[in-house]
Amino acid sequence: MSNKLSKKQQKILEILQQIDSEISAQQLHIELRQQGFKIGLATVYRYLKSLHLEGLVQERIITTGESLYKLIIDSHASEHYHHLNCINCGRSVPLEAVDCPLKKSVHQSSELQKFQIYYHTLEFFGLCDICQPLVNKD
Amino acid sequence: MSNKLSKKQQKILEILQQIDSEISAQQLHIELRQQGFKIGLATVYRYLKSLHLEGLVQERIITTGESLYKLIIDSHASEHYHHLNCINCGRSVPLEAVDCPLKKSVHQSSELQKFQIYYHTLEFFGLCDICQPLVNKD
DNA sequence: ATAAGTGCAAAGTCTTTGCAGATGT
DNA sequence: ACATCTGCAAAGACTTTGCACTTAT
Repeated sequence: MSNKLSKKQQKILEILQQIDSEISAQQLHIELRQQGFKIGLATVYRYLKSLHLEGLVQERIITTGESLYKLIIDSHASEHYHHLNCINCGRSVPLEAVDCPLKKSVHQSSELQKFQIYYHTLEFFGLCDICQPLVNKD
Repeated sequence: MSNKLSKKQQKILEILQQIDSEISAQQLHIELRQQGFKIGLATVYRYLKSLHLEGLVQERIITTGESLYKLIIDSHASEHYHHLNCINCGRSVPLEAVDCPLKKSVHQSSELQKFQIYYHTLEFFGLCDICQPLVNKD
């Protein structure tokens, strides 16, 4: 990949910035099309993957098996969300009121492991209020 | 699902206990076969899914798109692992020396959201020491 | 010219599902 | 008998890849 971005790559980045939240590759593709941009799905996947490898985009795989992508603004200190995920219906609600509970010790430890950390995810799994009566009934 | 377990369900649980670590449905299926158990892959998937819905098994989807399942021994206090995941090669190493950094506030908040929490995952993504020179080279 | 980017369709993976047969109470 | 469980193969969903074509330097 070169330093200069192609027009399609620029447009992908642009939309990622615009929405500033998680989006699936397929949804991003639809978005691009709707804005009159002719682009192939494979291209979207390919560029998202390379952005991910560069540490510019984070990926979160949800219960359905879909990957959601999001621009990483500031790799360490910036605001980011964790989620409550319903394992029954897949509903995923961000934990807006909660500070990230990560301690410094964790990142220190990661350095020991010689990993170059781009981002992290913290996800909670269980049943949402709607699914609880449906699943717990027996 | 009834209260009584079928022999195949018992066997699946047995192996999950034996290994006491994450395993994919496919690997579990192989394991069952190797122990001379004739069982279909679909059955493995089906039972893992129902265990998951009951909150007895946790699921973690890894970079390859595969799901790993693990018996939940004690939903709140028990030891559990978080991981460093290489987004290039998929290598996933447990953070053994790190305490779970979750604060009480997180679980309190989750109650507000009326979620019934079964388990959580905390995952770090980046490049492992082997992949760093490969990816960062340009 | 040369290297990188792209589209399309085919292939690949993992997982789910329909349905008929087997199992168990 | 009746409800549940199971196997198999087909279907589904998302993602990746091969290859030829286009674009940009």
